[in-house]
Amino acid sequence: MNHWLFKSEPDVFGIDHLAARPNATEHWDGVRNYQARNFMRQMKVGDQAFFYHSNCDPPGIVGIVEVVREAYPDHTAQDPESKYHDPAATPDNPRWFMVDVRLVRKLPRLVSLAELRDDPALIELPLVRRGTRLSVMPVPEPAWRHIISMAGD
DNA sequence: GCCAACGTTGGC
DNA sequence: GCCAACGTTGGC
Repeated sequence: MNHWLFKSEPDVFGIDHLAARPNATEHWDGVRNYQARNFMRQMKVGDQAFFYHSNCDPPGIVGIVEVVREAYPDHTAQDPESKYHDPAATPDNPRWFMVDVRLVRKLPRLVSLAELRDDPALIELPLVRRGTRLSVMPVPEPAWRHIISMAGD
């Protein structure tokens, strides 16, 4: 089982929005980056991921979600009304994909980006590498366990 | 609000 | 296929 991290802006869709969804489940639409898309296509039901709040103060990891449906076409790409519309996406070639995630739990506390950056045990975490703007990324196994313990979970 | 870093687009 | 221009991300 692999571990991952999803970024989201709490003003747009934060962990409390997910918690409020039926069954605390929602599809992860709007990913429009090929590398991030490819990571989503590798996800399996049961994989767990961190929920990360970006573009806020302080940015950081706030919870754990679980993949409950594997990659399928992101319908918003084919919707001209959607802000995620991509004219190149068609039923035959959907181009963009999404997964469904369910909230497992919020962490006892936010683990801030600053803490993650300061921890030498996490140099392998893509999130803290210079210039990484991926909204979906893998989390190495040791980093996963380390961050959970940092959170006191 | 600034701006560094990065991805994408499109002319050639 | 190169690369300049542009748009976006997201920390600070």
